[in-house]
Amino acid sequence: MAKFSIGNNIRKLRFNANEMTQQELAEKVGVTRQTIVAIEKGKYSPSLELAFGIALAFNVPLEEVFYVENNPP
Amino acid sequence: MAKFSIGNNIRKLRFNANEMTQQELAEKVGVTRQTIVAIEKGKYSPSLELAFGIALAFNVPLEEVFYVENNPP
DNA sequence: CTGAAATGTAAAATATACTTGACATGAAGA
DNA sequence: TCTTCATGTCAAGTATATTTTACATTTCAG
Repeated sequence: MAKFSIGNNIRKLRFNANEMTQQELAEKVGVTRQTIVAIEKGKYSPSLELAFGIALAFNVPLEEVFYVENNPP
Repeated sequence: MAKFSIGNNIRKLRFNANEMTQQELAEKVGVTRQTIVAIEKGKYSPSLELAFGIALAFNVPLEEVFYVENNPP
C-alpha cells in the first residue's frame, strides 16, 4: 500500500518554536512523548489526525511538517 | 487525543477527475474499495500515508483533500 | 560530584486502520 | 425484464499506530 515514504521537520520546527521540548509538544497535541519520538525519528508515520494536530501545534500547514519522499511518476 | 474532526472532498474530486469511480481510485492508491468508501463517508480518517496517496492520485495538495473542521483556539 | 531535565529505546497491551468476502440496492442499458 | 456497474454495509481477521511502564544516556545547573 505504500509506494513512497514520508519525511518530517518536527525537530527543526520544535527548535524554531522557542526550543519546544518533545514532552511539551506531546502534551500540546495530546499524545505521549514516545509517540512524538517515534514519529520524529521516522519509526512510523502518524495518523492523519495526529499529523494535523502537530501542524496546528506549530501553526503551519501540514505539508510544512510532513512531506512525500519518493513522488511516484 | 482528538480535539477536532477531519473532513474531505474526495467525492467532489472524483467527479472533477473525469468521474473517477471509487474502485478506480482504490486501485490507483493501492487500497480496497471499502477503505475508500469508509474514508469518503468519514467513518474514520486515513493514515497519513494513505492521505498523501489520495492527494497524489488527484494531483492536488493534501490540504485540498482533507481539512480540519474545528480549529481549536 | 549530584540531581534533574531532555532524549532514545524496548516489550507488552490496547485502539484504530485496513483487508477479505459477502450481500443489498438503485440506476442505466440491451 | 435481465444484467451490469457503482455504491453502501457488515463481520471477522490482520496490520499498524499509540499507550504504558521501565530503563539508559547525555547535558547542565547547583
